[in-house]
Amino acid sequence: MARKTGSHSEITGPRVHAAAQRLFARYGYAAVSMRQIATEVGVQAGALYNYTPDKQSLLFDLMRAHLEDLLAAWRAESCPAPPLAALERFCRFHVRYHLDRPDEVFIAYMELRNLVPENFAVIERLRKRYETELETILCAGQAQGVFALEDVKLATLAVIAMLTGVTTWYRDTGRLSRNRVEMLYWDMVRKAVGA
Amino acid sequence: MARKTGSHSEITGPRVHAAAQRLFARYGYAAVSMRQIATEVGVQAGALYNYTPDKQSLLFDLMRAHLEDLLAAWRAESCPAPPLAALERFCRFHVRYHLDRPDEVFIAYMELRNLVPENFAVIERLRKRYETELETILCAGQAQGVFALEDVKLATLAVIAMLTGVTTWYRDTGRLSRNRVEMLYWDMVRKAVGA
DNA sequence: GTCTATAAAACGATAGAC
DNA sequence: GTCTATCGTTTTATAGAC
Repeated sequence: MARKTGSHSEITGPRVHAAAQRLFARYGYAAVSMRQIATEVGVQAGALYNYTPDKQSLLFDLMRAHLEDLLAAWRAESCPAPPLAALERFCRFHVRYHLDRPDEVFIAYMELRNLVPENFAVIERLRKRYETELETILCAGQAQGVFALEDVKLATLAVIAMLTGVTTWYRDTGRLSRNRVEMLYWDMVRKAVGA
Repeated sequence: MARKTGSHSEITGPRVHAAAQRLFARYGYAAVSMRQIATEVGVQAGALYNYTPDKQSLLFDLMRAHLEDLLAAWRAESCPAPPLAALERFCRFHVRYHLDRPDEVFIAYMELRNLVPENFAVIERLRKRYETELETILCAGQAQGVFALEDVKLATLAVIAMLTGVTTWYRDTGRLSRNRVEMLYWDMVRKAVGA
């Protein structure tokens, strides 16, 4: 396992992505330079290209990893349940997951337009898959008469927008605990779907 | 009123702001160059500086104008009314106004982090003023027992997030008319606040 | 008021030494 | 794997002719 001095591929690679994530979330993809990322990692700009073919791939990898993790986490948490219980689980999961990963979420919602068309298509497909998870729950509840929705598709988008909005204001130092925020959002969603 | 050939201050000024608005909304502030804006207007880059001291002011002026117009439009439309009627008016106004001005709205929500701190403070104050308009309605309804809210502040943010989300998916060519979208959102908000 | 030209700096990305 | 150095381009903003 001997390695040359200055060789740190196993640790530098993740650090590059972590730095890009932090900076993209804070300043926006287009406003962040490769030199800034390199400085944050503690290497020179040229060294970044050992870990990414270009800046675009850095953004794409972050967004894809986030959405794949999100889907995997939901499918691990989800389980067969009546619509009302499934919806509660989804709401609380969504709020919790988004509060735990503010940078990933922020990038996924803000940087779509900075993806080249080919990458955009991949990300959009993943995002749609996640939306469909909620839509399926609402559909089932509607069919069973548990929910009272005029338009299931619009309700899906409205609920996700409402829940995701938590990331724009929640601060750990604020007056509400995460658990209380989860509960308050679930309470509003439950009423909004007519349950 | 004689004017020299090539002198178009009264029309070029607004055109510069209109071009910046369109391009910032589409590609993002940081990704748009002054040259792109100039090309869109049909002048050379240097000529832009007759209408704005710099790129930052272009963004700030757009955001401030949008928020001031939004507040003025709401105050013109708003009128003393019971909380339920006031809330319906607010919801329908918000959806309609946002659908009518997708570029302004998109910039106002996406480009906050590209404002220098001094400008950010001004914009945040305006945004807060608009939020307070809704919060006041919810507070009044809560006090009168018309609404059943666990947390008025969180409900305010949740409702605004839900309504604003319409801009991310609505297309004029879609299956729903604007009026129907207004109605569907109002229906969900009404239920969400427990009215 | 708009143009051409340019200053001064920053950008993404690459080459080659070590 | 990281460095230094740099290529070629683009950036914001300004100066001065017309």
